[in-house]
Amino acid sequence: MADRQAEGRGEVERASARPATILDVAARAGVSKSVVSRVLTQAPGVAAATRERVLHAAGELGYVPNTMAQAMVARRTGALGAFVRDASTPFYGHLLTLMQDRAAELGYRVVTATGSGRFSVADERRALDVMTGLRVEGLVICSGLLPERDVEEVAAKVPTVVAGRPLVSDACGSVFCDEAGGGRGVAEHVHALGHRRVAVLVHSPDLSLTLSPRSRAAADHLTELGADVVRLPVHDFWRTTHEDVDAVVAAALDAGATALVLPSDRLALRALEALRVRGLEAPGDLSVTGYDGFGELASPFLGLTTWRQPLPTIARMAVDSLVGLVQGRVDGRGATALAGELVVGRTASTPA
Amino acid sequence: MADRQAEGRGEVERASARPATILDVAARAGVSKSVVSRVLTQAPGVAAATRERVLHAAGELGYVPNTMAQAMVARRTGALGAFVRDASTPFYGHLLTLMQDRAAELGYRVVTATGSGRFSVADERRALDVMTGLRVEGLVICSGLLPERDVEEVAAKVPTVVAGRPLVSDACGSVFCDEAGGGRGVAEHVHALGHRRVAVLVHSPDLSLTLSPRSRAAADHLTELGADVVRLPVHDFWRTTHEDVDAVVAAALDAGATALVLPSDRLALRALEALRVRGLEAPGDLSVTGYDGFGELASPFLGLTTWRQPLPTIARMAVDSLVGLVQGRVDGRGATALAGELVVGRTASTPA
DNA sequence: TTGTATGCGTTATCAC
DNA sequence: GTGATAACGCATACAA
Repeated sequence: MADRQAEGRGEVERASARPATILDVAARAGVSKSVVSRVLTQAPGVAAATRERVLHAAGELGYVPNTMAQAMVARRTGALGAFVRDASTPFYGHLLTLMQDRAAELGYRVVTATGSGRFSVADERRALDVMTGLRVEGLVICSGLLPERDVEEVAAKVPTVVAGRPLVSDACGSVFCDEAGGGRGVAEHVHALGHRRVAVLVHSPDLSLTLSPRSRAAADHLTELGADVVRLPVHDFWRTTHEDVDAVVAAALDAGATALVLPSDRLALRALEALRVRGLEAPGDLSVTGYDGFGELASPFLGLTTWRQPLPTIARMAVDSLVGLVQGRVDGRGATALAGELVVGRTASTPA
Repeated sequence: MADRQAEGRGEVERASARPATILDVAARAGVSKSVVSRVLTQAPGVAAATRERVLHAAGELGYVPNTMAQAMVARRTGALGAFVRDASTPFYGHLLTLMQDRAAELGYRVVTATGSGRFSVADERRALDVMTGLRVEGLVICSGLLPERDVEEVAAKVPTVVAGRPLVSDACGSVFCDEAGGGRGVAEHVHALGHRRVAVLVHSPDLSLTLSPRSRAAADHLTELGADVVRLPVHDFWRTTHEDVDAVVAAALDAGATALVLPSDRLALRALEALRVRGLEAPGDLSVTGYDGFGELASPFLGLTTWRQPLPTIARMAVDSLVGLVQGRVDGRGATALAGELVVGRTASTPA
């Protein structure tokens, strides 16, 4: 039904009709394409009457310039690339939105790519090729998985800033949180509350470049402060299940810990759930701390004691320093470590 | 510092160096650009030895084809556009990721645009122009704000599917949840629990095309079932603050309601918080229900009684029917209403 | 098997 | 003021 018979002017045309080009507009306005181009680029030297005709014709045709053709001749795309590991992860989702806003303020579009949610490094490399194929002028990489070697390789091709992951390299800039500082901050708070036997969920470095240092720092600092530390390892970061967390909680309780330190709010929420299922609660039976401090889990209803990462600042600094790099105004390839802040909630208190 | 003096082969070259073109590869391999093109497009008719040389040269130069140039000659971009109102909203964030995955499976890239987080319809129109300028082959619109007129206008230019918002038009396809059905489902559950005096937060239609019908349906159906319904209006959807929700909770309690029905999990969480601040709790003092049922707020720890939207199905169907439209295989312009399901949690129970 | 020529839609540099 | 014309980087029909 609805065959291609709509050629009338006023009707709704088929979406399949090829988009109007500058030539169509020119023909309709009875001028050459040069004039159309001048009108649309606000260039001077066009008679007012002609301009009106061109504008009118463009409007009627619903003409929108082909961005790619523009980019080809302009030799610039006005686009920044954002490569995020998984946009559905709240951390990356928020980061993405914030970066997009800032980039728009600076006159850049943002095109994003993801490793398609899978775990393969090869996938991530291909995603990077997509970005360079699009000729983005700069690239923000938000992935804790991609090997440093690959980052430097792509950084050789296009100005690159790594966000949310500790990386010190003179090939690119980086903006990230002081993970060790955050871990110590949490440790200090827990110790100050009076806990002397503390369980800490510790990630191994090969699982996560962020969770690992923060959890290690927390454990180390608690030890320095003189507390007994029970280090609970985790096997697979991306698939840490409720059962895994449940086992961690059980281990913490078995070990007689009065507090459990977790490297993310998401894990903390699961720990709270595990406690609840056991008929226990935080902080009465076990003090619980998280890490992140943004989004839904930062709700005062949950009252999670956590460490807040300065997400807006990360996003802004990443984009700003990338744009600086792109425009060659600044060297912008240093590493910037940002401090977070303690959020005192109700899930951690003095030990019973 | 670090002036442009790095011309050495093995060194890390300046990122500012212009990306290699097919001509560079051709020159380095000692062939014409046609041969390079054939090798890279897997076209037959190239001597094995030549192919090797070309591949080697391309590898050395780190050559990545310019996607835009390819698109220009191919007259297709292989890209779908996703226009989302606010990617930091969990609903849209999840939707985006799911759509991206499905599109990748079907061989399409997804380029996203947002209304820059602001409220202006003009901004949204400009964002749509960005998409059409990029010559996306199809467009998924996820915005409850954009007027139907604008949707149909863009749908005349490019195949369009509206996702997550009720819209019946023969200009485009649409996939959305049966909002009224969901509202009735919640109402039925609350009534079945025994509540006979229920407060319902009701949005006016001009604030949200989704929250409004679901909240109205809930209120209407409760009335039909014979319950006393206290309709609490809300003034500004996007800025509904904790204070607003607090006032709603207060009003519900004042009116002697035993249950409070809210049109989103986010609002429900705020209601729970408002209760907690008052030293009250759900469901003891007031039963509370939400709506959405995905992401962090679906955690069993919160135990929210809610209505789950089939987000993955929405995403999949939206992309599938859009691709069908793009490829002209199906008409794909019908409206598809998806059913959700009740999630029985612990925040709603029989009245005290 | 390989090289040459043309065109995709646009901007910019020329002449007129 | 306006109109040809040359790029931009690539794929492809066609000639060698």
